[in-house]
Amino acid sequence: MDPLYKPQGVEQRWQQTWEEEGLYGADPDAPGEPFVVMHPPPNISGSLTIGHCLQLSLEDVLVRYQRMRGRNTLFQPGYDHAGISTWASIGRTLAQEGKSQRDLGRDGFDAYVQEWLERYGGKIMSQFRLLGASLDYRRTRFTMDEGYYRAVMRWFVHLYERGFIYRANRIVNWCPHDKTALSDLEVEHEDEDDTLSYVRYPLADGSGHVTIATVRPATILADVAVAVHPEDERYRDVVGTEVVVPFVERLVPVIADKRVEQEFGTGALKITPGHDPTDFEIGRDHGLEELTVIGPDGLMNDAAGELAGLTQEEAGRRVIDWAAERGQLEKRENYRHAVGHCERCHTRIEPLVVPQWWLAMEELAAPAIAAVKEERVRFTPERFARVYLDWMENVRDWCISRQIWWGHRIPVWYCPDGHVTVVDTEPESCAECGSTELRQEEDVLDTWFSSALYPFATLGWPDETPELERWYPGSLVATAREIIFLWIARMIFSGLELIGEDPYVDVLIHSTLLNSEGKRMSRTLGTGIDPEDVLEPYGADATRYGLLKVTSSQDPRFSFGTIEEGRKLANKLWNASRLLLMTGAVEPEALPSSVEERWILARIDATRAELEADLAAFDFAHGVERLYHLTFDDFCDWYLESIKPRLEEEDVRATAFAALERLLKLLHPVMPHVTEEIWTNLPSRETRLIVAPWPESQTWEGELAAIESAQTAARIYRRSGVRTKLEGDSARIFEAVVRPTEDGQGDLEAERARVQKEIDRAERMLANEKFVANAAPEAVDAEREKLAQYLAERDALG
RNA sequence: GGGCGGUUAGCUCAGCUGGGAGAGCAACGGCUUUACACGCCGUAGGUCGCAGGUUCGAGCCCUGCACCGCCCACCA
Repeated sequence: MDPLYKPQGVEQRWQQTWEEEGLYGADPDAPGEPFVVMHPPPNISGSLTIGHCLQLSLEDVLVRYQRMRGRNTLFQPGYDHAGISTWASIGRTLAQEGKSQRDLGRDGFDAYVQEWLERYGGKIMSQFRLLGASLDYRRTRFTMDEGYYRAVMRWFVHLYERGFIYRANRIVNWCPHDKTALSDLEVEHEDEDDTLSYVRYPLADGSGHVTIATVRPATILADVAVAVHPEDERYRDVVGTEVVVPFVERLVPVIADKRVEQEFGTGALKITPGHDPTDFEIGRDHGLEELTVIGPDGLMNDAAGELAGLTQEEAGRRVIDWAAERGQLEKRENYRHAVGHCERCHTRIEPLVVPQWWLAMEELAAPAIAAVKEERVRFTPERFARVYLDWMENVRDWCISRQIWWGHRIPVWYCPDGHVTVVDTEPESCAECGSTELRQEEDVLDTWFSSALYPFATLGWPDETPELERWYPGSLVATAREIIFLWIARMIFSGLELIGEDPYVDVLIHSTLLNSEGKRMSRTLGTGIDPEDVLEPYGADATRYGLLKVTSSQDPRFSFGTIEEGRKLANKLWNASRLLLMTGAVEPEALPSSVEERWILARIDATRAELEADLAAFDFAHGVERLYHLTFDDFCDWYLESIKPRLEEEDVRATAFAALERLLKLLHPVMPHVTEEIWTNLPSRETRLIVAPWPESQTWEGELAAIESAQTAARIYRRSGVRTKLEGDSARIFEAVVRPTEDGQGDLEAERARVQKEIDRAERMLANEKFVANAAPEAVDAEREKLAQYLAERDALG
C-alpha cells in the first residue's frame, strides 16, 4: 500500500465495477420507499462545465445516502435535444463551410444532425461517470427518442383538445438571424447606447404639431396613430384630431391611452402596432391597422417603398434626414436603454406580427401556484418560492412554435381546403373533409415544451408502466436559479395537468459557481473551467468534496483550495486504514473496553445524526466540513493517536476497525471511491460499501463528556508545557496524545491569567442585572456553565 | 426600472432565534513520534464595506449609502 493515495485508476475501476455489478440500477419492483432524482438533462450540443459537476455532486450525495438507507432509488440520466441551442451550434459549424442549415433541406438537415449527435453526444455521459455519479445509465433517455416523441405529441393534442393551445397572429419576439419566434424567456435584455430622436408630426389642419420621441425612426413608416395620456393637459385639444406621419405623409388619428407615460420624452407616443409590443396592444384595443415595413430578415420590406431592402439604420437615417430638411427634427439626444437580444445568437430582437402557436397560461398556472403556496412543492432556499410565485402570478401566454427544423414537429395537418387536423400520430386523411392531401405544420415546438414532461415521459408516459406507477411523483430536482421559470414552473403545471400530481417535493436551487475573478463562467467567453482539469489531477472524490464545501453561498468563486482539502481528506483516510492494516487485520467488532473507544464511537454517532440533519436541510457545506473534522481531529489526531500504545491488542484493533467502518459509511456519499477502496481492504467484507446499510443510531452520551473533559485538560497542560497532573483515563490519553516539554516544568502563569480573564468576564456578565433580567434564560444558564467550567480549570491548574 | 444575494484574517468561506470573532489554505516557529511531511504540535494575523439608529449588549435587528454578482422587465 502506497502511503500516498492516488485516485487515478482506482476511481475508474470502481465506476466500472459498480455499473457492471448493476449497483447503480434502479428497479421498480425493489422494496423501499422511492427516492427519485431526475438529473436535469444537459444540452446535447455541449459538454459539461464545473458548474454541472457541482449540481451532479449534490444530487449524487443524496442518492447514495438514500440508497444506503434502503430507499428505492432512481437517479435518472438523459440528454436534451435543446432545439434552438443545437440549431444555432450547427449553424455556426456550417457557417465555416459557407453554408446554413436551410441549405441542407429538411431531410438533409435531419441526416446531418444525426451524424453530429453521434460525434458529440457520448461526451456528456462519460463525464457523468468520471465524477462517479450513480445514475442508472441503462435508463438514459433522450428528449427526442421514440417514446418521448410520442409523449410530446400526446401532450400537444391534450392541450389542444382542452382549448389551451391556439394559433394567433400576434406580435412576437423574432430573431432575424435564426429566423424564428422566441418566447419571452429566450430574450436577454442588454443595455445599449442609442439615439432618441424628437420628430414633429404636423397637425392636419396646419395649426401646429405634436412632437414624439423615438429610437427607431425607420418604424415611422408603419405608424398608424399618435397616442397621449388621457389626463395629459398639454394634449387635451389635439386628441381626436389628425396628424401627418413624416416621410409617408399619411393622416393618422391622435388617440388617448393610459399606457402612455406622460413623463417620458414629450408625452406623445407614435403607435406602430406592427413593430412594437406596447403599440400592438394599444392598436388592438383601438382597432388600428397593423402595418409592416420590416421583414423577417430584419431589413425594410416592399411596403417601405423606396426604402425597401435597406437596413433599419439606413432607413432611419433617411427618415431623419427627410424630417431635418423640413424643419421637423426637433433634436436628437444620446439614450442608453435595455434592448432585447436572442439569447443564442445575440442578434437584436425584432418584434414582428406573425402567426404562431400559443399556450394559454392562466388556467394552467392556477394549480401550479397552489402547489407552491400550499408547500406541497418546497423551494430551498425558501426565498425562491417568492420568485416562482411572482412570475407565475403574472405569467403571460407562451409562444411555443419555432421556425427551425430541430425539435418535435407540431402534430397539426392542413388539407387544401384549410381544415385543421390535430392528432398525435400522422393521419391518413383530413378529419373534416377526408382529403388525403395533407400537409404537416412546418414549425417545431419550443424545447421547454417537451422538457416539461421529463418527470414522467422518462418513466414511459403515456404508457402505463411500472416505472411510472412507482416513481412518479419524484422526490427532488436540483437546478440553477435561471431555470426556475424555463423548466421548474413548466414541469409543475404539466405534471398537474396530465397526471394530477406535483412532479416532486423538493426544488433545490443550488449555487452558481463563479470563476476566480468573480465572473460568471462562460464557455463562449473562455472564462469557464474544464471539469477534466480538476478531475484528472485531483480525482472525483476530492472534486466532489471541494464543490460541496462551497455550496453555502449563492455565488461562490471557484477555488482549488477546497478541492485540495478534499484530496487531503482522502489521503488521510487512506493512511488511517494503512496504520490499522499494517498492524494486523482482525474482524471488526465494537468492544469498547476503554474510554477512548466508547468516545470515538459516540463521536461518530453524534456526527451521523448531525450529518443526517445537514442532508435533510440540503446543507452540504456544513455536512462535509463536519466529516473533515471528524476524520482529522477526532478519529486520527485524538483516537488513533491515543490507542497507538495499545494497538498490538486485538480487541483494540477490532474496535478501531469497527469505528473505521462506520466512518467510511458516513463518508461514502461524498467520497465514494476512496471509501469503497478502503472498504474492500478491510477484513471479511461481504457487500460493497455503496449498498452497505447506513449506520444505525448508537448512544454513548456519557462517554463524550468524559473524554472531552480530558481533552480540555490536556489542551491546558499542552499549552502551558507542564507535565500532566491528570489521573486515570485522562492521564493515559494525555500521555499518548500530548508530548510535553522535556523538563515538564513549563510556566503556568500565562495559562492562569487566561483562565482568570474568562472568569472575570463571566462574572461581570452575571453581575449585570439587566442581562440577567432581559436575556433569554438559556443564555444566562450558558453563562453560568461557562463560569463553572473556568473555575474548574483554575482549580486544575493549581 | 423592479427584485434577490453578497461585502468577516493575505485567499476561499463559516458564524444557528443578538450574549466570549472561527475553519481550511497561505505565513511564521517547533517536531526523522509504531499510518500520513499531501503529516503532527503551536504562533501570529480581523476598526466584521461606510454612516446613523434600536439595545444593558450588534458581525447578527432597523434606516440610508457605496461597491460586487444575479434574476426579472413591452417607458417609446
